[in-house]
Amino acid sequence: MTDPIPPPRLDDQLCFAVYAAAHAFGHAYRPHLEALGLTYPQYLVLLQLWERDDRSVRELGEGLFLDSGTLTPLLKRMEAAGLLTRQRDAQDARLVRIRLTERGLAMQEQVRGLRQAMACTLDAPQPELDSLREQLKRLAARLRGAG
Amino acid sequence: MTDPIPPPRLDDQLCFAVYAAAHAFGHAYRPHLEALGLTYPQYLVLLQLWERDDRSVRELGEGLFLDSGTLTPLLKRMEAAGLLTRQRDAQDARLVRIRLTERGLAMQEQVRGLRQAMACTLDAPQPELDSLREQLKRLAARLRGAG
DNA sequence: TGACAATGAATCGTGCGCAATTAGATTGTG
DNA sequence: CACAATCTAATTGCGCACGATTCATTGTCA
Repeated sequence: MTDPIPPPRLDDQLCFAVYAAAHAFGHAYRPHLEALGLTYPQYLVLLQLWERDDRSVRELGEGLFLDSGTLTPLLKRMEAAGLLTRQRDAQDARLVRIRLTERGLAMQEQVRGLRQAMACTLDAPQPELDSLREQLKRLAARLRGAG
Repeated sequence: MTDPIPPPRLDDQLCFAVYAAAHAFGHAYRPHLEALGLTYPQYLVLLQLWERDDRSVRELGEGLFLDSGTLTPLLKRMEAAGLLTRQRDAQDARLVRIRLTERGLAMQEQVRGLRQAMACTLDAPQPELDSLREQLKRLAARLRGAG
């Protein structure tokens, strides 16, 4: 009767382009992070803590869109690696406060090479990268808003 | 001596914007896919097979950037769900050919609601979405090229 | 033809991601 | 003060990801 309904093409899907780009980033970061003994989500945790230290598990999770089911074991591994400490809050014993150690702070210097390598790999004018980042933020906000 | 080196801000990182957008997509897709008994990577496998059926595990993996370590158990679950068949190639017994079942083909109709819901959620002019998709493709290509 | 390299899938171990549940602490209310 | 509602982490179970290894099969070349 009506149209034969062409199959949705994988390469036409915006969601797949985002998926593939995330994958490509992970692949590009991996060797650098591996040399530092970090995984990508662990790197994101450090980025947050460098910006503001001494956060609860929940605060960290809000920024990264992760819950305690993911963060608790991840943070325990980072604690075992000597990057941070996990300590119950004295005032409110429901909270576990995450704080950087010296080693965790020092890691900020270690990732400068990584950041430089990525900037080199991207090799695009900054305004272009800024524009793309803002487009992605708006896209994510729209997706979340309707969720 | 020199500059105090401001900490890299999470929100300024393009990689995090991509990560967050991928997360937002997954979150938006989840309820629709769950109603169909699918996960997101399983949906990607279907998208590939609808476009061209009868592929080897390796061919599928090339399109989705996944290896047999990920695909083998995933495809076994999809086989158990009656969506596809896994069969050794008669000519070359190293290959396992993946073929859609009737149910797997029919699923193409089932996801029309999902696709419509997403188009509605995105709620942006098509040229804008096309542009963003092409930018992401170029970004991913650049990241892969230097890997 | 008989080594031997190359290929493709499966397997294993580790680390996310997430929903659902549990346990414990805190807060609000009568 | 009692007690229910709320809040926070931790735990559990399942499904990806991915590197590394193993195994069977195929291709190649002396």
